[in-house]
Parts: sequence; structure tokens; C-alpha cells
Amino acid sequence: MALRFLNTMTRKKEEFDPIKKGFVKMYTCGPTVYDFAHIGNYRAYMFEDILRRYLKYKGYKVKQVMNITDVDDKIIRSVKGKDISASDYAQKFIDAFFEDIDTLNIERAEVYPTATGYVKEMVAMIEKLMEKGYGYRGEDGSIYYSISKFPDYGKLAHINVNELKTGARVKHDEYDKENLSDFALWKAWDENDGNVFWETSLGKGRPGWHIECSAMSTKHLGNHFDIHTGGVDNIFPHHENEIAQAEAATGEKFVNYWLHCEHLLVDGGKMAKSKGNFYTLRDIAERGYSPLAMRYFYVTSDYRKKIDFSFEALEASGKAVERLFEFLRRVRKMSGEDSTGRIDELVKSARDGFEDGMDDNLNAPRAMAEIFTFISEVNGIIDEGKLSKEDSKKIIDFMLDIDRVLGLKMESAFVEKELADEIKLLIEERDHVRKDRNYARSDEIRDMLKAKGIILMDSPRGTMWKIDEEYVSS
RNA sequence: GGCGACGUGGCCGAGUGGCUAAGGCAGCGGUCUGCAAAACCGUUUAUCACCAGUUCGAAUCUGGUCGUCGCCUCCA
Repeated sequence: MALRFLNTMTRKKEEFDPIKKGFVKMYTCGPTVYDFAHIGNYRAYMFEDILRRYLKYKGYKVKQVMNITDVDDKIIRSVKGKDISASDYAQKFIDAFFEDIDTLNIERAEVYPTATGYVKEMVAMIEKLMEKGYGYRGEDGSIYYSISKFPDYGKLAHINVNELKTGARVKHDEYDKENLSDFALWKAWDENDGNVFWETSLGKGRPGWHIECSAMSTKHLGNHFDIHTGGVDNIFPHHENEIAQAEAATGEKFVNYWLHCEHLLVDGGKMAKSKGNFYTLRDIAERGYSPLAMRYFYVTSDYRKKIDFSFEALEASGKAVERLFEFLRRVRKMSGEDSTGRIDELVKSARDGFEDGMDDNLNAPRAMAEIFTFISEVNGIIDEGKLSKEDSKKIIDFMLDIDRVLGLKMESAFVEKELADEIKLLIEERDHVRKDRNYARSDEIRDMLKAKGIILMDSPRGTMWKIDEEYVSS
């Protein structure tokens, strides 16, 4: 089956057909660095990670650009009256962002342009828009985009601008605009901006929020590129405005496929920085949860559906990851010659099932169900003693291959962990006393180690152990 | 008010017209074990929110009702 995506523009699933065969150019809306990103933000970046990983898995060469908004109202507000520059303030959260995406094993994009690094390009695009009659200057000196000049305005969000409800959130200073839905391309400096401004041919001020994405995406990916993504809340007005700006300025179609991921909810409601009901990745880590559990929680959901975050769900995800790792370790230990001869067939079936799911708009739940079915089948074969060393290698290769998409660091399941000598001695002692049927002492040792987070498992081939690392011992 | 998403067993969650409605979690029984753990085998709970319609046949299509949630210019 061919790869298909649900395109927000058409509201239909469409077969993916890149502009240039074998190459994908994608732009993904990144963070505004005014605070630590929360776990809802990371759902979007995780979706984009799975998208780029799967495209690569399918053999495409990917160029991903993710912007970093390092100048905006909130950043300016945060540094006002403080002895820190806007750029230093933003840098702290840029650093945190990169630490977090490493923690989650999110692959780096090819380019991370910052807004402040592309003021020149933004000014150029605004001038072009002015030349073509799409922009006008308000009484306050700011420059606005006149949506009435762009007949297609609203085509992404499927919104009729005339029917927009003008709520209480429209500020008084919007009198400068000809139309209430016009948006700022360039914000003239005022005293609230402090020392955050650029002296340009447009005057003293700073760029509006939307222009950075239009300018930076076309700069790095060309006027017309394949995929543009973001959270559903970006559909309107942000992405709508990007289209208006870019297509008006370049005269070309902007983007072929618009992909948007749904929100992560907490307690059944929307999570937002402004509501203060959010967890950062750091909060999760402090509670002792593995980042891989968090990743699994994200990865195995359907990006088009809301997910309700809870620590119960996260614990279940942690168990699932551990089970996956146990499976890998178990398979790897197989060293016999006896084989069912069915492994090639099972692997093919699992791979086909996985790809069928992912091809269908990245349906990860379906793809993962295939993997679980596969695991059950292999486990059954192991119990029959019919998994050969060669079979084992094929299975490991397959699992590591799909992990290029899942990013669960499966290879780390094989990292040999060293136990402290005193613990090794205890395990040896326990083996001895078990042979003597001294089960009181045997169980005492097992409980002792369990308290230290080391789980012992007896098998015909000797005692195995694992470190229960998903939870902090309490 | 405009636009949109969703409502499947105790929980999570696949399934867009047709065999006995995936998969996971939790529970229960069994194999294995000194007992566990892990694994495997078996297994309980679904009038697919409700009503009406289309159809030989609907969780799946159409209309309506109820409920939950989101966007409507900071928002992933």
C-alpha cells in the first residue's frame, strides 16, 4: 500500500507524492522559547519525529526545517524590568529544548532557524507584499496584511472570514487595521518593547509572528515544498496566514500536504501554558518515569486523535517498553539449531502489517498491534524450543529495523549491565542455598535484591536478573 | 453563532458495508517453578451513545437526538 496522509487542506486522505522523487521537504512549526516546553508541546514534536523517521524508513531523503521563535510578546514581557537580555533569556529555553528532544530520542531536524536570525528575509518578504499591495501601514506605524486582497484566505481552515466571531480578545489598538482579521506583518516599536527592536527599511520595530515561518520555510525549502505540520491550533490563524503571506509574495503554491496533530489532554481537558495545568518533561522525569515510557505513550497513539495523559497510562507504557526489551533479550539468547522454518514468513507478515498501518496516515496503534501479534507468535516458538540462532538474528534485525521508526532505543536492551560484586556474590550464594533447598535464605536474598530494584528470575538455565528501572524504588 | 473532532467490553484502543468486532492492560484458570517472576496456553465482561432511515446485509453510509472536547487571532 502506498503512503497516505490526511491533508488538512482537502480533509481527505491523499497518497503522498513528493515534488522531487525520493526527496521530502518539510517544515515543522517549532517552539516559542519563553518557557520550558510541556508534554503537550512534545506531542507535536514527537509526531513530527515519527513522520520524518517513517519517511526515511520508506527510503526518502528528508530535509526538515523547524523554526525557533525567539522573539515574541511573552519573551519581551518576561525580560521587562529584569537584568537579562531577550536573547539570553530565550537561549536558556533553547538549550532546554534541545536537551528535552535528546531525552525523548527525537531526531534532529536538518535546520533550526531562529526568528531573530532571519529578520532580513522577513523584511524582504514584507516589502514584496507591500509592493504587490497586500500590506498597508496602520496609524501606529505597524504594517498589516490585508486579507481582503487574498481571495483564498480561509481555504486551509475552511473558514469564512466574514463569519468570524469577534470576541473580547480583540484589543483596542486594533482600530489601526482596516479589517478586524488583518494581522501584523511588522510591529512598530513602542515603549513596552524596551530594547527589543530592529532598525530596518520598514522602520524601527519587530516582525509579526506569522511572517517568520513564511520567510524561513521558503528560504530553506523553496517557494513550494511538500509537507507542513503543526498542532491543530496552528491551523487558524497561523498556518492560514502563512499561506496568505507566502503565496501572495511568491505567486506560487506554498505547500502540498498540511498535517496537524491533535492535542494532548490532561484530565480530559486541554492543556495550555496559560492554564497552568501542564507538566514539563522535567516534571515527568522527577517522578521517576523513564523517557522511553513517555516516548512509547506518544508513539503508540494516533496523532489525529486526542490523547488523555495520566500517570496510570504512563506506567502501562513503561511496562510495555520493558516487555519489548525482555522479548529482545530473550530472543537474543537463543543459540540452538532447531528451527520451525517459519521465521521468514512471520517477519514478512509482521513487517507488512506494520507498514500497512503506518502507510495509512501513520496509524501507529494498528502498526503496533501487528508487532505484538508477532511477539506472541515468536514467544510460542521459543517455548517449543524451536527458535534457532539464525532465526534469532532475523528477528533482532527486524525489530531494530522498525525501531528506526519507533525510536525506542531497542539496541539498549542488549547493553550489558554490570552488577556490583557484592550483589553477584549474593546471587551466587542464593544459587547454592537453593540447591540445598534452603528456601528461607533464598527468598530472603531475593527480597533483599528486589528492594534494591533487582528482580531475579529462575530458569532451567540458571538465575537471570533484570534491573527494574522504570520506577524509582520507594 | 461559525467550523471541526469524538462517543466500541472494567480501562486503553483498532476496525469506514459482509466470516465467530484486532491488539494491549487489568482479572480469572492452567503449564512451568520449592514458592515466585518471566513466558506460554486457555478464558469472563460489547444489543459498537440513542432514535429513525438506506441496504439482502451497518460499528461502518444518511438524517436527527444526547453527551464530551477543540479552534474562532498568545496557544503543539
